[in-house]
Amino acid sequence: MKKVKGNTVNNIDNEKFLELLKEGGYKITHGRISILEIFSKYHAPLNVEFISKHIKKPKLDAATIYRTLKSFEEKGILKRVDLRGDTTYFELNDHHHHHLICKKCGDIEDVEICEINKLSEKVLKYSLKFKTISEHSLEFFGFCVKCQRG
Amino acid sequence: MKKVKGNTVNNIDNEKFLELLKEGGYKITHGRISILEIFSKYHAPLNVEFISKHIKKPKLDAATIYRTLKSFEEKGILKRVDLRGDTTYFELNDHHHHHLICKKCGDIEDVEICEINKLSEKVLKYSLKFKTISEHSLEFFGFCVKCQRG
DNA sequence: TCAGAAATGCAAATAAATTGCATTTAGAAC
DNA sequence: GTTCTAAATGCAATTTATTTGCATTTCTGA
Repeated sequence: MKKVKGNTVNNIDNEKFLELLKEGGYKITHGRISILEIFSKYHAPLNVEFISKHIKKPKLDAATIYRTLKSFEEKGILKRVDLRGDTTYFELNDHHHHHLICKKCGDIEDVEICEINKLSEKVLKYSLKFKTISEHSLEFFGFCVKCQRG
Repeated sequence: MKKVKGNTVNNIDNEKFLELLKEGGYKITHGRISILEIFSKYHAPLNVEFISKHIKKPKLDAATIYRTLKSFEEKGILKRVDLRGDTTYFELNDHHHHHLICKKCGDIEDVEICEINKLSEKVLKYSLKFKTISEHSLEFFGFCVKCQRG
């Protein structure tokens, strides 16, 4: 089990990645593994720039990262996160959660509480034009303790 | 009171616009009035392209529209909406509501139900790093009746 | 009516994301 | 292990959204 700055990426993770890729009908490539490792390591919404900077050894071309992220999203491996910013963020689609985003420094905290499912039903019940609701995005914006002071 | 495709833009609206602009310290210009009229008429999240297409008479340059939208957002006249798309959408910031978005045709229905405030408090209570929550975005994605059939 | 500040148009610059194509590579078949 | 082919990648060029600089025009208050 090798240590990587704050988090651990171990064989279990690696096996999980391989399984994900095989299920998706993907070829196992260095780039895809690297990208999954980075998402696993930082476990946060990431954009192409960040991923590009944090891939070591054989760097990946940005075009490849864009293609990979889009494809992973279609396969449900990643989830697009609607933060407010100029670039698109993705995160691992492993468990449902939301975010608290600092409007000053951009720091993000995961929010595990979600009571939207019942609300979802209610919304659908009162809707005039919709038949199904399959997803929702919910993000909270405010100030973290540090920025509230400053 | 002049009729405009489906909706009505009347003197009351116009007075409201003038007031908004004056409060904001804006000069009253054709462009700003036109933009507000369009938001009032369609009462939906709009992007620059849509606004540009729907301004008649003296067209507005896209750069001006971008500048105006950004400024209106800062003054709280408009609100940015985080849909999923390549462009940024804004809508009138007149009352708090959410959206139901069709993943196929992009149709949008307003959702007036919002029970997030109490959830917001709970989220803040359990948060480790945040001091305040000032806003939230909540969007529902699914299929409208038409697209569910097709 | 006039001056100054603000607003606008136009063109150029940025920046994110996509695409075409030639080359490389994973992985199945032998 | 070798070979073959579709898939994956890198690179360059392109597209599209948004921003910016600057010269010109237009509000608005004196």
